[in-house]
Amino acid sequence: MPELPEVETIKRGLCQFIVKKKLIRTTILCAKSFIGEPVTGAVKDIRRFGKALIIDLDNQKSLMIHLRMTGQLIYDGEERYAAGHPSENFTAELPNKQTRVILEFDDGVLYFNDQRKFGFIKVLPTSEVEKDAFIKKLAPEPWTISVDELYEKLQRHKNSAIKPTILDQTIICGLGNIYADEALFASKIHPERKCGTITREETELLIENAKDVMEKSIASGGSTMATYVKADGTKGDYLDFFAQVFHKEGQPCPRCGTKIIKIKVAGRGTHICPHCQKKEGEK
DNA sequence: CTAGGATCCTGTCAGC
DNA sequence: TGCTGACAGGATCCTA
Repeated sequence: MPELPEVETIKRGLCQFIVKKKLIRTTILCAKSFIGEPVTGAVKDIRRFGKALIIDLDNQKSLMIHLRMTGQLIYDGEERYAAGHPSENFTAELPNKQTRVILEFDDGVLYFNDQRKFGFIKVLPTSEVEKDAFIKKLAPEPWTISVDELYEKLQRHKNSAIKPTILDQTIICGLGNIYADEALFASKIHPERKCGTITREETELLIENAKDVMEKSIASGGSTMATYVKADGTKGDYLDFFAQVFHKEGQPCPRCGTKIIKIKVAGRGTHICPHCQKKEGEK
């Protein structure tokens, strides 16, 4: 369930394979997954806005791709390049039951797989990309947001818990469930803390740690998710390479040794060290 | 305006 | 074995 680092990884990979290649045919296996009329044309550029990927063609049209929870892009050319929601589809025969859209290039095939059908590919004029409702309201990413901007937004949402607030892409862009947990752990902030109690210093720390965890993931993704998947398909949890708390419940906190626990915050599974991350009122 | 919950959809897993 | 409910790396829509 791709967050910013996964989409960045996909972008970097696809840049190597499909830039300058011509999209010649689109096959839609699930109507819900493709919005607009199929187009053809050579790939001019690939861009990323938060978790959205944009493929610009040379004819003023663009494909906007959002993987949401379970989307994957798998390029099958001379070799296979896969990224997105990790699953056996990376090595499976394609197309398969979860394949929603097939984009054929003159040099290979790009499969859009999506178990839950939340993701989509949308055709729009290149000039309209930045006017798209979703793109337009995205907040700056951790690398560009100012402490002032985030701090003010947190104060505006002073009665909301911090975790769901930083998952809101209009507050700060790029974090998803994994990196929210990781950034909060690194910052020693309990996910249920009210935004109004977050200090300016903590806001700054949170931004720094958000950058840090995502940079580490991009580096790790580059060597795991982004690798060419071989026919024999080795499987592994790439979170092991960088995650401190996510999916680590029951394991010792790397900082203090207390067991990591899993709780639910605003409906999402949330992983914390109960010793390092205290709520207001706790010692 | 904010805050919280339901919802889209398919698949898997734990517990009876 | 078969059923049932909970849950899932996202975002939107609806209600109060």
